[in-house]
Amino acid sequence: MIVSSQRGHAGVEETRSRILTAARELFERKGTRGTTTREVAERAGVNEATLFRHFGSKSALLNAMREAACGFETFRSVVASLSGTDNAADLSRLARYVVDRMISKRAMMCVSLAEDATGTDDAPEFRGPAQLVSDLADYFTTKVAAGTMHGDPDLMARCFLGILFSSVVGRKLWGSDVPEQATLDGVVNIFLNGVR
Amino acid sequence: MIVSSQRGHAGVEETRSRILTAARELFERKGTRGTTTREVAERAGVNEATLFRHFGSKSALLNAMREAACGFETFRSVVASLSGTDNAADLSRLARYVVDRMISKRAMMCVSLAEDATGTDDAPEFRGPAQLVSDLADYFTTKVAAGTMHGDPDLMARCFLGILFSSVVGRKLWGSDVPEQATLDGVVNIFLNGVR
DNA sequence: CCTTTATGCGTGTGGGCACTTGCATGAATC
DNA sequence: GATTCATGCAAGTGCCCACACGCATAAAGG
Repeated sequence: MIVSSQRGHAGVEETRSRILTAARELFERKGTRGTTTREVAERAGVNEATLFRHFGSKSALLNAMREAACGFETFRSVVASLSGTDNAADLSRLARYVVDRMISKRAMMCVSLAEDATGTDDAPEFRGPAQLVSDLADYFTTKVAAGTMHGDPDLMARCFLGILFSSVVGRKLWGSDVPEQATLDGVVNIFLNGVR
Repeated sequence: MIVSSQRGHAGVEETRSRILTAARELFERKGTRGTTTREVAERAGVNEATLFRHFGSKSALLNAMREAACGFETFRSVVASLSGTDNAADLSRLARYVVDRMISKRAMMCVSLAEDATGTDDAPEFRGPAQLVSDLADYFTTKVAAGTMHGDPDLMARCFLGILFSSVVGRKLWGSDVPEQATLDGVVNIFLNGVR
């Protein structure tokens, strides 16, 4: 039974993940500096000492959490699954996917943004979005090559994602809600006309 | 001499504004929770006690600072100064104006975003951007009525600003630089085709 | 049964930070 | 010259927080 190689209590890994989840939920709501290790432990249903036994320090916990909660890994597979013939439908699907993923990472992105601006100690880069841009630009490149779209793929990718990004991240700022499919389709429509 | 009604030292108002400036610079870089009143006072070249005598509390200082540093008030006048005949040139000017203003408020917007996400105590709304959307939507409404553009003005405004917003705010996130005029013109081009 | 291991629990501790207080000073006003 | 007022300065208070330590406990394996 090398399987988990754990002795003592059953869920070592589960405890760890409960802490990570609690940390994410709290950091999202209150920011990194606004969240105490005590709170995280309490929310995870775990003793504060256990938290430190697992992660050593608050900032190590932060890094572990970010690592566990980031990434748009499946984006490429979504692109691969597109019809390729109906651009409007394809972009609509992409938009939906991106928006949904962004919503689930909204708070974390905001906090990341702010901490990027603050230039503080230990904020590792958050590569997800940049990867998104580059993958989407690749997609547009094929479309431009095929002649169904026109323009600079990179600029197109940034425009497309930018609209979605701002509609998700700037919710409170703009006073807009989480975008419904009809809104997304409107965006896709404007964008498609723009690059056709 | 009721003019300033101040006794004692000369620059009461100047001290106040020095504190506000220092506060803004530091809060932008390190966030509200990451900045200490001691630092603010030091940077302002003022004793910490003086800071509290002026503002009473850190959060009151925060509010005063936000009040002093926000607003896109002149946007309407920029809109009013447009030619009205050359949509591309007009949108290009608007884009430049908005981007420049956003860059100068970038850090504060990021911090605001994060603290909005955090749902903390005393973050008063940051009305600037919402006002922008509504003003721009008004502009588009006239264009739609004139028949030179088509679509939902509100959605159009959000798309247009969203692209600019994300290109400014998501600089590090997307890996893009501050947009040059050529880039802005590319955006305007896509957008204009999209709504024409 | 004995050891190992993960956890709970309580009790610090050292440091930082918001905020206070009392006093001295020096400029402007009268 | 006396008063007023904004500020400097120094010391302090109370709180909170990251993090440590020691001990009890209970589950799992040999």
